[in-house]
Amino acid sequence: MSAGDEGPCTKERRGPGRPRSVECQTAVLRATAELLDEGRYVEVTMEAIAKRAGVAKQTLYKWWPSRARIVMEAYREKVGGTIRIADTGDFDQDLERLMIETATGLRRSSDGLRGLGAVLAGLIADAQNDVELLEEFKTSYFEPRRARVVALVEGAKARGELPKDADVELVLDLLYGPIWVRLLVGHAPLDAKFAREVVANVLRGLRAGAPARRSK
Amino acid sequence: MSAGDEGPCTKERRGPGRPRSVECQTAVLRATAELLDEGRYVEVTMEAIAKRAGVAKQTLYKWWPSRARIVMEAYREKVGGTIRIADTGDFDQDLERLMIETATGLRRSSDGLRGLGAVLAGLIADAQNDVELLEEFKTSYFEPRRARVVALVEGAKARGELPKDADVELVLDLLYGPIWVRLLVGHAPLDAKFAREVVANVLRGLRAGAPARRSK
Amino acid sequence: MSAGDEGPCTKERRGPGRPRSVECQTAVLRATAELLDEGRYVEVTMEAIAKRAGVAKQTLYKWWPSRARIVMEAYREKVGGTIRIADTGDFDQDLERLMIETATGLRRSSDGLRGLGAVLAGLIADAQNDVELLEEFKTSYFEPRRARVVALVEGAKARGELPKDADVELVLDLLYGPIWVRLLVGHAPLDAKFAREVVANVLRGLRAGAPARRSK
Amino acid sequence: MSAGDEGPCTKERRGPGRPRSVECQTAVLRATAELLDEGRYVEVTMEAIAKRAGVAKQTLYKWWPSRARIVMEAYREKVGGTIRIADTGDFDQDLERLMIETATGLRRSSDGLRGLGAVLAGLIADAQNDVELLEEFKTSYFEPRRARVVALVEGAKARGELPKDADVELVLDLLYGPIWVRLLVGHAPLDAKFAREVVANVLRGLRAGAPARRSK
DNA sequence: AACTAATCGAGACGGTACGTCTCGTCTTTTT
DNA sequence: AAAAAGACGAGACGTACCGTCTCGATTAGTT
Repeated sequence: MSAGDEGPCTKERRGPGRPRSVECQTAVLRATAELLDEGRYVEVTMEAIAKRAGVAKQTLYKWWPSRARIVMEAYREKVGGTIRIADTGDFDQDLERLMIETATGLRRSSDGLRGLGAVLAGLIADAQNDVELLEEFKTSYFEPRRARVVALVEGAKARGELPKDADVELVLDLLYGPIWVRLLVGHAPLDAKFAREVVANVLRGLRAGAPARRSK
Repeated sequence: MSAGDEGPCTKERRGPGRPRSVECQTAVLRATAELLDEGRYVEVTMEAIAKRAGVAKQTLYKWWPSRARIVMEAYREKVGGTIRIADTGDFDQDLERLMIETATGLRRSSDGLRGLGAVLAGLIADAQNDVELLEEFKTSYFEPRRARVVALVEGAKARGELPKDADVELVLDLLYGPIWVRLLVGHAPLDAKFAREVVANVLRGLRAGAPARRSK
Repeated sequence: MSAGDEGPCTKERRGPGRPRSVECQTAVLRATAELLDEGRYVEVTMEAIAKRAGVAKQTLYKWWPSRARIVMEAYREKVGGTIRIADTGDFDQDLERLMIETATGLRRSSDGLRGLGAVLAGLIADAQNDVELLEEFKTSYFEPRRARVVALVEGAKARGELPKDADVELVLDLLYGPIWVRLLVGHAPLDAKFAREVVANVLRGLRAGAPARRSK
Repeated sequence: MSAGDEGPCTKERRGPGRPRSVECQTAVLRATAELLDEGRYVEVTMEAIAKRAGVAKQTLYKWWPSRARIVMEAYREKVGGTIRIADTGDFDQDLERLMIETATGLRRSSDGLRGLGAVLAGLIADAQNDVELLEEFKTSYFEPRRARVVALVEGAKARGELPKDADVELVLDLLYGPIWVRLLVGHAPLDAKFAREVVANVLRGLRAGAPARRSK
């Protein structure tokens, strides 16, 4: 992780120059989080973060490559451990719980602007116009989240709860895709019922025999 | 329209004043389309469109509320009829074909920047920071596309190819969601195979009996 | 006066076509006068005049070459006869009265924005960036006003109240110059006392013997 | 200030942050001067200055409140020391020389567009539509110039070359007014002869006894 | 009466400058 | 060396008027 100098004896015979301030980093992340809470994602500019954190813009650019990267870090700090994943052995239940928490956690507020959902939507939006950011997003947010589900799925496969040949990548997209669409468009509620139905449908689809074609 | 034919009335009773120039409109849309082809979505600025089209910026703002709105219109012109929907009576085949065309049509190019997919991604991105635009997007792009699938689904229901109680809204999200995720993140190919698998899984899920829970 | 056809017999052989509307003209001038009264000179735009008068911009450009020309005409209508010039035979008194009326008539209001003075200042300002307008200004406003003083001066010369060899052009500048400076800069009051002192000084200067040089 | 000398203090204690770039400032002023030389005052836009100087528009607005303010500064740099004022003890001669230089220095070129006169005229014009600018004009240009004449006049008073009770403000307007009128209207030449006559007339007026009234 | 020709309201249009915004970089002083 | 401070070039934003240009609807004269 970027800032944390662990130090040997904490003393560590430093060269000349002011050492990197940890307060600086936390101030930035706190300021970013505040701005995300208070206003819209688009208002969280580098300029605004710097001002709020009492930090020079240069310092931002020194430690973070982009606004979105700061947001991602601030976001992770805020919600990192929120969704506890439990592998109870009952895959269906575990998965359902996870997806319900994911969906409801991303639910947009009435004005469609605040909250984790808005932040994620903003990040996805930013990433569309910035290839490097998209990479960052994949690495830092997207894949870690999916990795947890992958573990669940592999466990389920091992226990025979899912067919051995299930394409995990496909499963993940089948599960997350519908949630993303509702997050990004907001045409229908992103609630527990929806999450349950998605999970149920996907699981039924995975378990139903290959001869899915009804007629003929 | 039959031969009503008294002339001015067929033109829907225009008020006084110079009428909107059609060349201007087409020039704008053509310029926008060109810019979208040549560069990245972010580079398609109002300024660039105006310059390319040989049009005053005011004219843009007069007829379109935002850059994204122009892009949407230019985009529609370009791909409006591309995906022909056929209701052959074989729902599975029709749906599969539609989703394959949708997916492959949105496929990102190697550099991840060009093409219809990039445009759609850019629009979705823009819409995240602009409530009105999101509304426009829903009305002008999102819902019309879905309406075609709704028709297919309702036909299938009528013919008994799908359960009568299937939630159409859910079905649509199950189908489009996975495609959107791959479009926006690009973590896995957006190809025909993927589309086929998504469709197959969703249909199996819809047709499998409610008692989907395998164990317990 | 421009439009007013007085004539049954003057007829003047007009061709076919709709004649120029008098209401239109008066509406424009009235609107302009209103705008001048209500706001600052700079706010009296072609657009604003057209809107207020309920007239098409084209019509403005058809009959007047520039905004300033309209203002001049509207201004003249408003104050044309305000300053009555009287040639009583007592040049000093006549001149003093004229200059007092001129000065006080141009006095700026407290906020320095309204009134005849502001209009004149605005016209002079406009004329600095428009050669043709400057010509118009000279012809339509500047010289007519001066012509009246010229008449007074010539009368005074004839009556021996002024030296025969006085340079009229110079006299006029000596008289009007100080007033213009105070009008345009507003560094000191443009009141009757000032006008009186200017007139007195100029007249003394004209009448004092050529050997003005006090010392060697 | 004596030799306090601890260094940074002599530089008037600047705070942190990048200091204002001197090259930037000089580039702006040089560019402005060039534009004034090459074209008409109206063509000297903020945009043009920025482009010519290779400077961002924002930088212009940061340091100068208006186009006219830049012009004034560029103008001062160009003509600051041009008119050397000499207090030789002979007031009449000093004044005459000063006013001749002033007048001829402002003389319009044949096309009525270039030169110091045009710049001054443009500034006066601008100031008519901008109260703050007028104030700036007074402070930065108008009053400093007049102050020099005030000094002359006061000297003359002390030496008995002018009546002790002469109203300096009035004298200044009597002297400068005629020049301004010719500058702004251009109805008659702004030459040495004119300046001489103005000075002669004003001085005669000031020295002639109060009973200027010839008749009665 | 039909045709012709001008006026006029309405408003679209290309153009240009405005003043503001945020970006990412650069240059100081301070710690 | 690392900060804070903030100047700077770049360039898009959305707005305001300009002066020109269609339109359709009058409103006369001329045929």
